[in-house]
Amino acid sequence: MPDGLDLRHPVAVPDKPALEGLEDKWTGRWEASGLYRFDRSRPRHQVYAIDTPPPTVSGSLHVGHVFSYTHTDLVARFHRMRGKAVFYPMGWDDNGLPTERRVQNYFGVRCDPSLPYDPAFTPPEKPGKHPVAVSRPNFIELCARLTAEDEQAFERLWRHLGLSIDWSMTYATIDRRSQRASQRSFLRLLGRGAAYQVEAPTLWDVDFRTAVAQAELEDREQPGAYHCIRFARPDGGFVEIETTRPELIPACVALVAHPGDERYRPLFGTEVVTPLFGARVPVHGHALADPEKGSGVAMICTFGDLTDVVWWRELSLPVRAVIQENGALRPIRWGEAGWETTDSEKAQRYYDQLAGQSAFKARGRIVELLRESGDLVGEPRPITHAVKFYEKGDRALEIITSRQWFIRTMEHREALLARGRELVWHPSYMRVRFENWINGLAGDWCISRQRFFGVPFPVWYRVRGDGTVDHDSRLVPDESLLPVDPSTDVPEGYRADQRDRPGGFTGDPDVMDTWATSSLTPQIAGGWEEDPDLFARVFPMDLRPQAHDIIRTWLFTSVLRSELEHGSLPWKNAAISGFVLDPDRKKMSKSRGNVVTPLGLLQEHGSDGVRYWAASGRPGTDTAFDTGQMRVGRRLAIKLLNASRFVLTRREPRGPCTVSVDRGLLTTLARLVEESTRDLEDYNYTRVLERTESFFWSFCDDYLELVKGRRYGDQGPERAASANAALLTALDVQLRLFAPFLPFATEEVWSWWQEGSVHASRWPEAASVLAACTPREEDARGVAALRFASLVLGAIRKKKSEEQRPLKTPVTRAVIHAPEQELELLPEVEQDLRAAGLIQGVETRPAEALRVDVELAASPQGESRP
RNA sequence: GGGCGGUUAGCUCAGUGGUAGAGUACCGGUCUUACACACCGGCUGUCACAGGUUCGAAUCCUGUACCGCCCACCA
Repeated sequence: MPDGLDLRHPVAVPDKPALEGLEDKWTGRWEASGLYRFDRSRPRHQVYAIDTPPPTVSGSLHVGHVFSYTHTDLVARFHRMRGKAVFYPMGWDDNGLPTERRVQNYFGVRCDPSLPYDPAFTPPEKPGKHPVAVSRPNFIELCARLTAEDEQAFERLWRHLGLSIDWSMTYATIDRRSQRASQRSFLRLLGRGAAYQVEAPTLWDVDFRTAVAQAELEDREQPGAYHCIRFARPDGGFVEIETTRPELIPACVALVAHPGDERYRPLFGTEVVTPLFGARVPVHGHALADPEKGSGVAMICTFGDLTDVVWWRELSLPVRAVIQENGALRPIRWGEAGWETTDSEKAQRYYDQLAGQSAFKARGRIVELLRESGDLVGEPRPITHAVKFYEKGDRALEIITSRQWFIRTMEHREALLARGRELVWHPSYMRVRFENWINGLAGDWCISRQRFFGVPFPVWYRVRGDGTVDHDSRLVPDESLLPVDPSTDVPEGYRADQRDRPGGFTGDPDVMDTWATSSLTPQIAGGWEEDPDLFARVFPMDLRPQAHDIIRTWLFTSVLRSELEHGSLPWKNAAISGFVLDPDRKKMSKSRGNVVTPLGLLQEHGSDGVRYWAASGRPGTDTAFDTGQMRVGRRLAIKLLNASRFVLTRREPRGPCTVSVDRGLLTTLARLVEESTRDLEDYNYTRVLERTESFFWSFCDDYLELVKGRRYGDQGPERAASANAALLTALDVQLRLFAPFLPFATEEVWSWWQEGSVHASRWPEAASVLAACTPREEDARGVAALRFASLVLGAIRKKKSEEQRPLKTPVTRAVIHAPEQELELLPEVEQDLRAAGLIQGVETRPAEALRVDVELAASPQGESRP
């Protein structure tokens, strides 16, 4: 406390303090003063670095964002007050499919990577009927233009919410810095053989026409049907299989049953013939076949599901692919190599009725054909079953053989599990999800996407003399040239006119999965390889905050990339936030149409009020959307303004805390400070707010009432000085404890009184709280005295309330029944009690438990109550 | 099918072996010189269910039900 300052500079405490306008007032001043700027002169051990989740820009922020980003800010503010230089950047995730879709619709364009860049291009005023084809660089420009507007709106919201972000360090996942990091990491993985390209069966979305990764799958319950189909055996008999995808019969390459299944064992090594198409396929045994499922024998197609891929690979089967990239059955010449049949004319006649149709339509048609030919046994039996979908897609995934880039993952599973144990999870049980995911991985991570708005692969291929692409003959740029776009940039040693020409080169047409870039956010934000000084000060970071739904994507891939690139974790802690649930206990999301506009909430309840609600959500716990809690938070903030006004309007005389209840108050507060520090170190911000709030209300309701008269001098200047010192110390400490939660109200109060910002002040310590006391130590007797006085005062209030009398009604006689050791405390508090309760006479009686008999003065004249 | 979390007052949630709590809602009262955007008081419970351990269980153990979520090779 700046002693003496107050007399020369009268306190600027407003008569009617209010929350309105505090957000605008303080966000502006904070920005102007550079309060939240990262101090990059500080060594690593004095830095607290946060790997902020970059929100997807091509949408709008919702209350779930406000919720979880507040949690991170609480932690950031705490560590800043603990003296750390907090590295707290913001990123924008503008890379990827959501942005692409939005730009296509907004401008009426479509990306054609084969077109050259047109510097003069301007999009149509309004999207036309037919999309305009633009080059990839032009398309990316449009993406950047649209996302820039959104990013400004997001930034305004985050500032209004009071996030203590250093806005000078903002990045976007499509900006040049991110592209460089992403391409550099890719080239290094490629150089070490940790990234590879292969033509293989891949999960494929037929609408987006791109490969997708395992992490982007979700199961959806879909109606389907079991079809019992017979395959002809060489001995004239039949084998019956059950399938939900009869349209894949032309893609059938084998049947499979469990090796121990006596029913089918005689068939192993023999061939059967597919219905309609007459293809000879072998019957194999494989442990994955489940005798309990269907008829116990399954049809292996290339490819119906992931199990087919396993069987196909392990049994070394050929490929008969029928599904095309767009999901339709492709044309096939039966009888040609790979499509051998016992009757090519018949096979062709049947197949021609399916070719070109979607899988769904072909299924309907082939059922008719099978029924006619007598190969359908019985009728299809409708079922509901889980089918794999791309999480952003509308049609079931197919598995299509295509050339894709992968990052080796499977061989690192044990190392990643070990990293997961090294990471400190908040809450700890979230680690199980990480382990579940790793244990369930089916293959390496496919990172290439057949899309446009993303980071391109920095790779070209030589084109052979015959015009075919030699994918094994790769050309890669020097790292110093990154980022490159192989669709417009030319590899070293070639001219632009050799593009796509025999003897020339061609660019890799794909872009990286958005997670292939997002998984590098610690490296991007930390200036990996571009600002080694900064990187050394912030990496590995301290905290990754994120939601639990993206443990398998963002968290997992980040750990993987850091393991591959640095051989370390990217951060020490992972704080996993829950979801916001609507009153029906469902996750709040845009698609459910129940999302509330965040800015409206902030304006109605105040940012401090909304933050109060958010802080009630513990790490990992889903939290109900509750405007009632926001109102409570708003009320707390207002109360803080008013109580502070009361404390600050009378600050002299001031001296050491010698009075018992004053020392008791500060002792309790010192204990609260210790607990709060421990809890916040452990990311348990919710408990800190609860306890601080609880302390604050009893400070207002009991302590302030008790000492009101004394601090005005009723008991002489020395006892007033003790009260004032306790009040000012308690206010000072409570403001600091509340500062992370209620940054606006606490800063406002601080400005009435102190120099600088409360957010730049030091987090309190127990010793400094007790420093106002004489002697400077805990006072257990004072704690008991304060508690005793509060209980007596409460009993008197209760009597007045029960009698429906004004609180200013005098108490003619109060008889306090209590155990001896409590009655001994009375002299310490009697004068305060008499003043606060308007008590005229006090008597004591020994008793087992505390009870107060209260006699009230007769009603004043003129007052009459029913 | 495997796993994780949850089930406490009408609602939102604290409470990890010792007399069931807070806020909110509801009811009633009070203009009390910081605050009526306030204050004071009151009411509210088979701690999901069933067993077990213990002097004692909301709390520990076993099982069950329901809710939410994660994962899975779902023919």
